[in-house]
Amino acid sequence: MSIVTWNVNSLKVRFPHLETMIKDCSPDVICLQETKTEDANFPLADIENLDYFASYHGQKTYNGVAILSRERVHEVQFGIPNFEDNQARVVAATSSTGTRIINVYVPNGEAVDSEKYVYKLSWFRAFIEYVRSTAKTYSSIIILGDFNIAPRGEDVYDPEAFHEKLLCSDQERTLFEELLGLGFLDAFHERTESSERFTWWDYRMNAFRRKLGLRIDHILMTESEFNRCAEVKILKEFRKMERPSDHAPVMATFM
Amino acid sequence: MSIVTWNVNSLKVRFPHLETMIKDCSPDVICLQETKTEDANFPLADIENLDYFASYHGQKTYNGVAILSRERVHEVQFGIPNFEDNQARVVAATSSTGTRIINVYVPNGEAVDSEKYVYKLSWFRAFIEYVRSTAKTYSSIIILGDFNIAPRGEDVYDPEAFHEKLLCSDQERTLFEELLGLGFLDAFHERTESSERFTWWDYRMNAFRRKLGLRIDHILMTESEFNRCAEVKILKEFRKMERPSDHAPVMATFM
DNA sequence: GCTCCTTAAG
DNA sequence: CTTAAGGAGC
Repeated sequence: MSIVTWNVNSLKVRFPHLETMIKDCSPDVICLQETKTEDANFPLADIENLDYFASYHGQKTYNGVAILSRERVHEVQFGIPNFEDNQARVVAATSSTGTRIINVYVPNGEAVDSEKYVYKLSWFRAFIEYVRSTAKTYSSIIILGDFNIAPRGEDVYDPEAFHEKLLCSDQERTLFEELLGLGFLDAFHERTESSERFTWWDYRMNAFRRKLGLRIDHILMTESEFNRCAEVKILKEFRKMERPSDHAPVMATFM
Repeated sequence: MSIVTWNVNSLKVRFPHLETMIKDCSPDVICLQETKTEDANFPLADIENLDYFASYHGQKTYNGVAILSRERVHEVQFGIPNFEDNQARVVAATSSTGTRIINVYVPNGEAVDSEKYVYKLSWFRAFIEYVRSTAKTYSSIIILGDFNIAPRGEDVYDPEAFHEKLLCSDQERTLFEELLGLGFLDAFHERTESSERFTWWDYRMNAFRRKLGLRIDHILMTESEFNRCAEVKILKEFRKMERPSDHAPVMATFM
């Protein structure tokens, strides 16, 4: 059993990359962010041709999330319940084995102290409450996606330069810790020794070539899942391709 | 000796098509319209690599004309002298054999009775006066380009439907006749029997596949040149290519 | 940088 | 339908 999270930055543009990833890895579940596709234009037939079911929730230009799965999922839920939000950032579903999967695209926040940063914090607080209530119903949960938070200094190519900067501020990191405190493990961090930790490299300034990345895409899981989790890998080769997403996929494999 | 006119609808996008045309036809002179390239971005080195000199006059987004030539040309002139116009629509030059070449991109006119139609008519009147004065100095002249006028019913796929419509209105056709009256022959019309007369097919509604075209790109010449003109061909195959211009090149060959 | 949308022009 | 610009967002 394996599960992937990938911010594709346009599903339409990245469809060939997704096909390659599926041929190479054949994950059981794929959580996509930034599909940037209205539901009416979602490439459902193409996804089905690749032998996946799809639960998707999108809008044009911005955001958009989807869960692709080999097996049919159930209890599909879009957005954060009881939280007004016109942005398509969350889709949750229960796998055939009963694991609750929450696919999330946390707001970027633009810059510390911007209006969007305030929105990011309040959005993430609402998300934490949603997870807290989910944890009352499900014992086995995987939360994965683009969190737009680099949890620790080692998750940033230049921790000094990023001190209190967006993606790294104390407020963001404290909220991330609060989420983990609900009973989740940051699986890559706990399972992987590698110093190659980054999942995102800015398109600008040759950041990828220069190895200037951050780790902002995460797979969090309850202890039950973590005990079965054999490996978490960052599929960096997909950031090397022609016309890549700025994010690499992250894959967790279970026993 | 051969000369080509081609509205490329972006020189940048159509550069590979231009290369193919040059390999296939190797014209001595190529007159381009709608290069849509500022002079600073004109691909001069690439043109020189193809063994052409270039006289160009462009702007971003719209218009832009260029004369490419195997031999150096002289007396290069941009625009209509003494006519204020911020649109790059005319370049003229004298060939090594003394023929005056006028490359023109006539305003489209949007729709009969629009403001742009009024501009088109006054622009074309100024152009006629310019040609009249040129004819006093040069005995051998070729005017070629996108005239945005279909001179006769047979130049339109549905003459009835286009009655008094843009590109076919009496006012436009009368001005075209007035230009010919200065001593020019519409070489394709005079030299070619073929019923395949069209040079432009709208990108929309599969116009090319459905053979819904117009003849709006012309090569006009003084009698001296016409007597040497062996053939005028519409290079329709370039409209069949991948990512084509909406116009086909038109080529005149001289003895 | 890269993606998207909108607008403008044809 | 195709092109290009301009602006937002990341």
